[in-house]
Order: sequence, then structure tokens, then C-alpha cells
Amino acid sequence: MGETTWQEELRSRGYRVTPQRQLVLEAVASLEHGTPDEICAEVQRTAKGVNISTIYRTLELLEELGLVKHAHVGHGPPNYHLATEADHVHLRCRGCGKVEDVPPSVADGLVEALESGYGFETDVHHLTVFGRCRECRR
Amino acid sequence: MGETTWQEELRSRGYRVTPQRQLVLEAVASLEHGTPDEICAEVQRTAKGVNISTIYRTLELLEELGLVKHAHVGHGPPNYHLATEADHVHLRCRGCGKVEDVPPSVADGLVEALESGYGFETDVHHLTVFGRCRECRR
DNA sequence: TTCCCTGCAAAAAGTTTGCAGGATT
DNA sequence: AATCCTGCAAACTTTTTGCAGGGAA
Repeated sequence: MGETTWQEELRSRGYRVTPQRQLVLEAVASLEHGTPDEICAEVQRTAKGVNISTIYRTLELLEELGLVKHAHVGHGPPNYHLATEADHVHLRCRGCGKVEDVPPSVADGLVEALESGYGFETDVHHLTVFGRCRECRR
Repeated sequence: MGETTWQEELRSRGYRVTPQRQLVLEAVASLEHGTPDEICAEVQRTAKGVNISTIYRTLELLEELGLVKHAHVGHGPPNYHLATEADHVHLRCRGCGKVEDVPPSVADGLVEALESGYGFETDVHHLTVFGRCRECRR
């Protein structure tokens, strides 16, 4: 379903549908979690000439259109993924550095406590939990 | 009590007690939440010559000694504060950008769920929750 | 006296911007 | 044909590193 929709959305807003934009969106989809750099590398597997600045400009555009989202997972660069992916919480291990996704339900208690206690509306999607994963604890 | 203790701790490890290190620690304490840049500015109110690279090196050292900690609160640079401050969870409002501290107990359910469900040991101190604060929801 | 620490400058890493040619509409 | 996009290069911001002189022990 997305195919036709987002391309027409682009045109209707006066933007253009280009190979680069399609490739970036595909790369975000296939990587599931990608930094601008990783997305660039993925895109370049198909189209070598694509420049990193195009990646940044395209990600900004796609995010504005609501097609992708990003989250901050610590020191490094932001992490992009499709907006249509199910919401999830990021677990970042400070041992091995890996990022694991878990269902947002783990944060239900937190969300409720912040809502009732502080009137704070939690953006679960953006949540990153730092800690130590099963492997690194051994 | 801290005064004598951390200075002797430094010496006993072969490090030296310098004015810069004292100033950085004081700046972190007085700012409560400070980026390297803000800490540098604070230090320079007393000692103008101090270089930003010294700030970075000192923060790294102080963190290694367990005197300060840092957390990531979104796009910007990391946020340093005294380790002796009570642990807390950061609430970052994507409306006004303010960072609010709340007791770590709000995350008890999350910590438990990640522990039992994924064997993940949560560093609550490092937790930043993105969302919308009471004021910005109105 | 030893050698750790600092300031300075340069390098790195990540991101943004200006510009001219090329592609999409 | 009009003008939006792209690649390239340069600028920027934040952080790291090499080095030689200065200071703590």
C-alpha cells in the first residue's frame, strides 16, 4: 500500500520522486535500525554515487512526511527506522553496545506512573534504556 | 566529607590534585546538570585560561573515579552531574525542551520487566524519557 | 627530579550549507 | 522550460589526540 501513497504525497506537496529518495526509504526499511552512515552505505550498494548529504536531507524530508522516525541511543548518531514499524523500546547494552528492541508493554507501569504522578505524556517510541544485557552480565 | 576523600583517592591512584580538577568538580556540583560546554563556561568564570579539552579529560577522569555521571538527553551533548546526587530519571519534554528529574521508583515496573523478561540489568540513572510535560499538553 | 597535567593546535567525527549542473515534472 | 534535487566541497560543531612546556608530588 505504501508505494503509491507516499510518492503521490511527495508530488502533491511539490516535492519530487527521485531514485535517491526511494533508495533511502528502502534502506531504512531493510536495516530496521540504521544510522545515517549505515543507511548511506546500504544505499551505495545499489547506487554508488549517492552522497551522505543527500542521505541527511532525505531523512529529514521523510521524517517530515511521517514516513520515518529517529531515536537517540546514546553517544552515537541517531537511529532511523520506518514509522510504520511497531512501536518498541530500545535496550542499549553498555557492554557490547548492541541495541535490542522489546515491546512497549514493558514500560506500561512507567507510562502510568508518569501520567498520574507528573502529568507527563510518554513517547514510548523514543525510549532508550541503558544497561547491561544478558550476555554481558556473565 | 567529600573534600579530603576524593583528593586522596586521586593521589593514591597516582593522579594529581590540580586547580582545574577541583574547579570542574565544583562546576558540576553547582550546575547540577551541565554539558561540557556549560561546565567550561562555569569554570572559566574563575579561571579564564582553562581549555575545553581539559574539561573533557577531567570529566572522563572524574567519571572513572565515580565522582560524576552523565546521561544522554536527546540531540545535544551529554549532561553531567554529581554521582552523589540522588539517582533520578530524566523527563525530557519535546515541547519546551525542559528536563525534569523524578525519583527512580517510577521505573520499578520497567526494571523488573526487563530483568525477568530479558535478563537486562537497567541503569536507571541513565534513563531519559521523552514526551510532553503537563504545561505543554494544555 | 620525575612524570603527570595542561594549553594549544590540529585531527576526527557527525552534520549542515552554498553552489552549479542535472533530473523530474 | 521551470525549478527542485543532487553531488561536491567547504564550513561547522562537538569531541579527541599529539606535543612540549609547566606544575604537583
